[in-house]
Amino acid sequence: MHFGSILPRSFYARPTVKVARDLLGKVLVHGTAAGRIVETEAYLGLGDRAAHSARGLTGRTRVIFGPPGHAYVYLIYGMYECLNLVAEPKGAAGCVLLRALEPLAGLDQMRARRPAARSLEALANGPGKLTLAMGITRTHNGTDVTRGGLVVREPVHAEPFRIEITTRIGIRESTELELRFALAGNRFVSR
DNA sequence: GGTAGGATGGGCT
DNA sequence: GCCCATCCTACCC
Repeated sequence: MHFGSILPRSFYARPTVKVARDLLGKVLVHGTAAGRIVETEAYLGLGDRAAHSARGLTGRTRVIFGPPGHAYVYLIYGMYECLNLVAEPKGAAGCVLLRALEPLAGLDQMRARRPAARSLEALANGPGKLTLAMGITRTHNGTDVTRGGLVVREPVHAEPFRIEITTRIGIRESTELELRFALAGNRFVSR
C-alpha cells in the first residue's frame, strides 16, 4: 500500500484550527502501519486553559513552542500516550491532538498491539488507542513528522467528506470552545 | 444498549 | 498531594 507525498512543514506553520481541520482525511504513517485521520482537536496558545501550553514554556511544553511539524507525545493518566502535531510558526504555541484513525495498512500489526480491541473500529477510535495501534510512544516526542519513520501523507484518492465541529472531549477547562473536528458520520470516530 | 470504578505515573502547586 | 486531552472490565438494563 502506497500513499501520496509527505505534508511539508509549511502545512503545519499555520493557525492551529486550520491545521486541525485540514489534517482530516490525511494519512498517518508509522513504519508499515497507516491510518486515515478522522478526528482531531485543536489546542491553542492563547485563551485556551485546557491546553498544556496555557501555563507557558516548561520542560514538558517546550516542543509545543518549537518549530511546526513535530510530534508532541505525552503520558496521560499514567498509562496512555497521546499524539499531537505542532502547528503555528516557531515561538508560538498550538498543537493538534489526533483522536481517531481509520486503519488502512498494517492491520495485523495493529491488532497485535491492541489485543483488547474486539472490532476494526475499536483499533484506533480514541487518542490512547491510536498511539497503541500505531506503536507511537513518548520516544517520538519532539521528532520531525515531515521526514523519518513517523509522517503524515496525502491520501491516494481523496473522497469528499463533511466536517462535524463540536466541543472537545474529556477536558475540564475551556469546555465551551468548539475545537473538535471529525468526519461526519464516520464509523471510526471516537464517539 | 448503558455506565461506575479503578489502574497508573509524571507534571505542577 | 492533587490533578489529568484515557481505557477496560464488570455489571446492569
